[in-house]
Amino acid sequence: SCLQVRGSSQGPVPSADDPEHYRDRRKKDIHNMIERRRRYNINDRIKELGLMLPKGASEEMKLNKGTILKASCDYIRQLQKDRDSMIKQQQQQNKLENAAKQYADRVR
Amino acid sequence: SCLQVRGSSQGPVPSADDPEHYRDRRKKDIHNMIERRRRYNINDRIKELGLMLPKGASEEMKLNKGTILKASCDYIRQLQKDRDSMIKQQQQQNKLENAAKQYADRVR
DNA sequence: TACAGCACATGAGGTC
DNA sequence: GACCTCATGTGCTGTA
Repeated sequence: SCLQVRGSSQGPVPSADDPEHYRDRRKKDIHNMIERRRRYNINDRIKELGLMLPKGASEEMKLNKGTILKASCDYIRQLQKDRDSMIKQQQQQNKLENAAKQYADRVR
Repeated sequence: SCLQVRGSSQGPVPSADDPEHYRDRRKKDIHNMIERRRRYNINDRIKELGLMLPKGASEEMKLNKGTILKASCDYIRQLQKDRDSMIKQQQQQNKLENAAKQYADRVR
């Protein structure tokens, strides 16, 4: 911490002409770069989610990370529900169709 | 910065018996708390997304924030595509149904 | 050992 | 001014 008191010749002295200091700086810089890349990726994904949300739901709303993610969860749930209901409806449709077919055959 | 050299009686001295120091600390602590809450919210949403992904796609995959968000984007796209194709299919079904109805009426 | 993930604290910027 | 969101740097932890 910055508040630590240390002597002039002990510990990791942040002196410019300390080769170890340079080595650590390079390491940190690399790590910072990697971390920055990771963050950019995550943020881009969240923005992408925000763009593929239904316009009606995402409009008139503060579009920050939290709301985008919440809206995404809700949207996925909605899409899943719609899909399930449509599948159900289609199955019933198929049933009716088969029944009609059998009936037609019998009439014939 | 920590590297700045300052005298013993000038600038914001981080002394324990400085009332201004206490006030700032309190402010920072509150801010930290708020920020923590914000992070928790975002992270919980991402976890929630990870849980509602299709089992097949999310299994056998490193589940970190980046991959969860990417998989979520893909999943939404997939669900939208499925929904659109099912709607199309259903419309065609309705067309056929109407045609059959009209045909039946004419026969009758 | 180098790399990648995460949580955290902190300051900047924006909104009421 | 109080509050909120965000990006950044940093240390810790795990993994190839």
